[in-house]
Amino acid sequence: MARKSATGRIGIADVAVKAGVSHATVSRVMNGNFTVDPDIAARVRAAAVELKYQPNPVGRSLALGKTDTIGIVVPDLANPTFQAILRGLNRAAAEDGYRVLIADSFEVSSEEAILAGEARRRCDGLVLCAPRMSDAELEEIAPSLHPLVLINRTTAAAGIPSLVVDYGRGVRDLAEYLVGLGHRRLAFLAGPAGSASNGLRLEGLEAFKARHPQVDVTMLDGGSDFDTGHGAVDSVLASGATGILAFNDLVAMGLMSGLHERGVDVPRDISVTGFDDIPFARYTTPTLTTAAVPIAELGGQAWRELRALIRKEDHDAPGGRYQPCLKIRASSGPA
Amino acid sequence: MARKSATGRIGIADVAVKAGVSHATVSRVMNGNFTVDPDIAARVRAAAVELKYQPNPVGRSLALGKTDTIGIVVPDLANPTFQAILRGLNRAAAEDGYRVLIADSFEVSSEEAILAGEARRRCDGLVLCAPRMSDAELEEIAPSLHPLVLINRTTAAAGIPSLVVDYGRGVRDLAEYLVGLGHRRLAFLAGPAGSASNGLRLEGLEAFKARHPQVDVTMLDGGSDFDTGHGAVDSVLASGATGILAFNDLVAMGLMSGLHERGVDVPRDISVTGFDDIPFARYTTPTLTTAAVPIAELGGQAWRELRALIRKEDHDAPGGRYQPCLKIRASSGPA
DNA sequence: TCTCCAAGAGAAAACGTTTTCTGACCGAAA
DNA sequence: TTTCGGTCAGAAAACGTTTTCTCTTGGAGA
Repeated sequence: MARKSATGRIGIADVAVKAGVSHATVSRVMNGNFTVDPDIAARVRAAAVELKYQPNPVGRSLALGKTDTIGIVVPDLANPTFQAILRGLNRAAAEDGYRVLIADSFEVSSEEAILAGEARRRCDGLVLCAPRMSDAELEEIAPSLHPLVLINRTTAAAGIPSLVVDYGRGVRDLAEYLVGLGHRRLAFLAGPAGSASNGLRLEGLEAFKARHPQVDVTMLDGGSDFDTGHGAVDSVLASGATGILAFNDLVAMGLMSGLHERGVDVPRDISVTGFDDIPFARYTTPTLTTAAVPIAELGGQAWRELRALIRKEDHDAPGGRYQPCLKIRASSGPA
Repeated sequence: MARKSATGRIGIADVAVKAGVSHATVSRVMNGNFTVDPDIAARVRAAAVELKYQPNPVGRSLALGKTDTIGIVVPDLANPTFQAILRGLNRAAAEDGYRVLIADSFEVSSEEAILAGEARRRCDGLVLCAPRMSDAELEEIAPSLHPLVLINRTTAAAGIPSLVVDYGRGVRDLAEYLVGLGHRRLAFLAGPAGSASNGLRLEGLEAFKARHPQVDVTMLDGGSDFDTGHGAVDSVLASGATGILAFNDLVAMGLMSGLHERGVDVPRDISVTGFDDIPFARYTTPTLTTAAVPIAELGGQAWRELRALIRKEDHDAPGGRYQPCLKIRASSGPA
C-alpha cells in the first residue's frame, strides 16, 4: 500500500522506498539519466507506475529555478484584441511545453506594476500587453521584470523587445482610401484617452492631415466598445462627415448598428471603417472595411521573443513592427 | 551592496544578514507575526525595503503546500463561451487573491486527461470546462484532480460539483417559441458530434418532438463556428424549413450572412435563432433571437464552488443548473 | 597481486520559504 | 534567593525535487 507523505501525495521518497533505492536514483530514472543500471531503472519505473507517482512541479521548480510558466498581463480580458494575443501566446508557448498564467489589471493602471511583479515572480518570463502605466514607471520597473516582452508599447529601458502594430500607418491608409473614394469630410471616433494605440492613431491622422489640408477631419471622443459606437451616432451625424474612421471594429459595429436604426444607409450615405479585422468583421451587414492586424500571430511572436530571452539566445532583430493590411469590404463606398 | 544568491535574486537570507537577525525572524516579520519585538521588526522591514526584497512564491508554495493558483482546462480558447467563462473565473478568483493558469486542449480529447493532471499539480484546484473525454475516463480521473469543479458536464464520481447550463430546456423553449409564431417546419443545425452540450440540445429537441408530433424537425450536421453556419446555407434551404435553430450564435450569424448573400430575407422568409447571447448578438442585422446564458457568471460561480472545496467548507447545494433565458429579437418572425 | 580508473549508487547539500522546537532572558511569585 | 512561567529569537527541520560529491565495486593493465 502506498505510504503517504504529510501532504497525502506520493513523493519521490515513497518510490525510493518501494524500489529499494535512494531518492537520487529515482530522480535520475525519472529524468532519463542513463548512468543508471537498466535493471534498477526498470524496478524504479515499475514502482513509480504502481504508486502512480507524479513529480511535484513545485519542488522541481525550486530545485531547477524555473517554472515552465510565463505570465501575461492585460488591461482587460474582455477585449477581443487581448484575447487573441493570449490565444496566440498560449498556443505557441504550449508547443514548447510552457503554460500561461493570466493577470488582468481590469484597466486599473495603478495596480499594473504590482500585478506584473507578482506574476513575474511566479514565472520564467512576462508579456506585458499595452500597459496603461506611464512611460516613467514602465521604464523603471522594466528591468526588474526581465525576461520581458512588450506588446503595443515601447520603452527606453535596454534589452526589452517590443512588438508594436503600426496603428498610425493603418489609420492613415484607411483615411487615404476614403479620400480616394471622394470623401472630403472625415471623422475619427477616438479610443480611450490614455491608450497608447489611440495615440499612434492620432499621430497617423496628423500625418494624413499634413498631406491633405483640404480634407476636413473631425475628432470625436469615444471609447473602445460597441456601446461607444452605438452612442456616437448623434455626434457622427452632427459632424456632417461622410467617412467615419472608428477606433476599432467593435466601435464601428456599434456605430453601424446605430446608423441602421436611424435609417442611415451604409455605405450609401456614410462610409464606416473599423480597425483590427476581428473575426466578426467579415459577417456584419454590410461587411466591414477595416485594417487587419495579425493579432494572434503577434502573440506567437511574443512567445518566440520571450523564449529567446529565457534561453539567453541572442537573436537578430528583437522586436518588430507590424503593418496593418487594408480589408476593403462593403461598409465603404464612394462619397 | 546587496549580496546576491546563486540565482541572482535577493532572498530571505540576504535580508536576515542585513538586519542582523535569523531567517525565521525575517519570515515572521514579513508575515505580520506580532511576536516580534517592534524595534527588530522595523529594522527587518527597513532592510527588506532597502534590498527590495520580494518573497519567492515557489519557495513559499513548497513550504505552505499551496500555490494560490487555480487551473482551467478548456477545449478551445478561441470559443467565446470558454473565453467568457475564463473571464468570469479569473475575475472572481483575482478578488480572492488567486491567479488562473490556462490549459487549452485544442479539442484533442486524448490529451485532456494528461493536460488536466499536469495543470492540477501546479495548482490548488481545477476547473474542467466541457471536457470532451468519455464518461468512463472522466469518472476515473476526477478523484485524482480534486478539488475539481466541472462545467457543462457531470460525473458519477463523488464530491465533484457540476455547473451545467440547461441547453435542452433552452433549445426547447426556442422551438416552442417558433411554433408559437406559426412555424411548422423546423431545422436544427447541430454542433460538434462529441460535444456534451450538443447532446443536451438533442435531448431537448426530442422532448419537444414528443409534445409536437405535427411539427417536422430536420437534423442537419454542423459545427460550432461561423463557417459552419455559412456553409450550411444549401442544406438549410433544401430542408424547406422556415425556422432554423442554430447550435449557437456564431453558427446563426454565419447562416444569416450566407442567407443574406443569397437574397433570402431574415426573418420574412426564414427565422433564425442562435444560442448563448454573445455580445455580438445584439448588433447583427437583423439582431439575433437567442437564448441567453449568464456565462461569465458561471465562471464566477465556478470559482466560489472551487474555493469552498479548497477551504474544505462544506456548503449547501454544490453545483447548479442554469436556465437559459429567451431573448426575442429581430431575426425571428411569423412563418 | 597491486594499482588505477570508470561506472554507478547513495549521502548530503541546495533551492527559498515556513514552522516547530529549543534555549536564553527577564520578571514575578514563593 | 530560588523557581516558575512567559516572551521572544535563533537553530533546525520540513516541503519535494535536482545535483554535486563521495564512496564502493569491479575490471583492466602492469
